[in-house]
Amino acid sequence: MKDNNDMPGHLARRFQQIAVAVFLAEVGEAGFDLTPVQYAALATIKANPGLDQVTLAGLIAYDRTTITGVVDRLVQKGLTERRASSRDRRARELEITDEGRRTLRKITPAVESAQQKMLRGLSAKEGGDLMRLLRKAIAAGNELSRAPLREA
Amino acid sequence: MKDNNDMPGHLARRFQQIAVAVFLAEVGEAGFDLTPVQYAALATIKANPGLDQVTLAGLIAYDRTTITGVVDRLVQKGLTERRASSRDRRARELEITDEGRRTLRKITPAVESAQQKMLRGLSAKEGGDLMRLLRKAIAAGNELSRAPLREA
DNA sequence: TACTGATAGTCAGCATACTGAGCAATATCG
DNA sequence: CGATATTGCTCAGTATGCTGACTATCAGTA
Repeated sequence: MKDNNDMPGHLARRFQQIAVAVFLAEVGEAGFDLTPVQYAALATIKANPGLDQVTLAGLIAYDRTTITGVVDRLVQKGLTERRASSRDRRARELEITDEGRRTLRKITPAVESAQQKMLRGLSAKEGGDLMRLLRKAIAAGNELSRAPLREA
Repeated sequence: MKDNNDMPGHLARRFQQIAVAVFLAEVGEAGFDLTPVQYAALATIKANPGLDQVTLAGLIAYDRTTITGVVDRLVQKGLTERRASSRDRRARELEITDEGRRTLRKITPAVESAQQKMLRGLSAKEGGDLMRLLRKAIAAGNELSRAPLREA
């Protein structure tokens, strides 16, 4: 009988669970109310001004149906603007607002501290190894999920 | 500017996303409709007959509020029985049904094949290293989430 | 025994994630 | 040009997961 601890899928869920909890705790203590998904989306919008939702989804490997709600909430919080594209009337162009920029800047230390905390218990070398192995497994499995990573 | 690929939290989400997709695909091809969470719960109920929901939650590190719905669905599918405990009238004792046992037995090859597939792209040694590092990080962060692992 | 605290379970509400369907607009090709 | 396919987005439905609150019950103690 295989133990749960021998199942990469189970370990993946546990690690993700802890990662999200750490992120929310650090960011919450810093006085912000932003989820990991919202943070990644906001940072990507800032780095790629005017991008459309499908491109955003591809850059961070979200499902396109998930993006709708995430962007809804970023707009609701005043961190992002969503407007119709002039080139393609199906598409929505996304821009970060000044408020969004301010939030990103102030939240960054908490985010980085969270990334550290997730790896506590591992040496620097082990942390690097873990990330390298995850990247490799993810690259090999990229096309297996409905929301693969897509380059710009 | 830190890239997403340098964030363990982001890598955790991506790996988990792929792991779930692979699981559902393999299990679906085998003709079953069972999620990773439902599978883990069912296997744990089988291994610990008569356990209550809080114990089940602890053994697989779920939140107790999530367990309610998961067990609901296992009962709905006829794979599990939930009955009031005689010792403690607050608690529910969980038992696997014959149908549940049959399902577990028939689904096992698909589950194991899924675990393999998640690690494709990694050598056997790398896969072992990844699992070891994940276990270590998880052990160190166990108490950081609302649903830590609890021994029986 | 009565009070106090802890525990088992559920529920409402919110935020990911996915499937599948559908609409509107654009691209492509005969 | 017109039929067809594709693309961007949204929506309905379902399943995790979480927070916080609530009920019922149990356990320990004054």
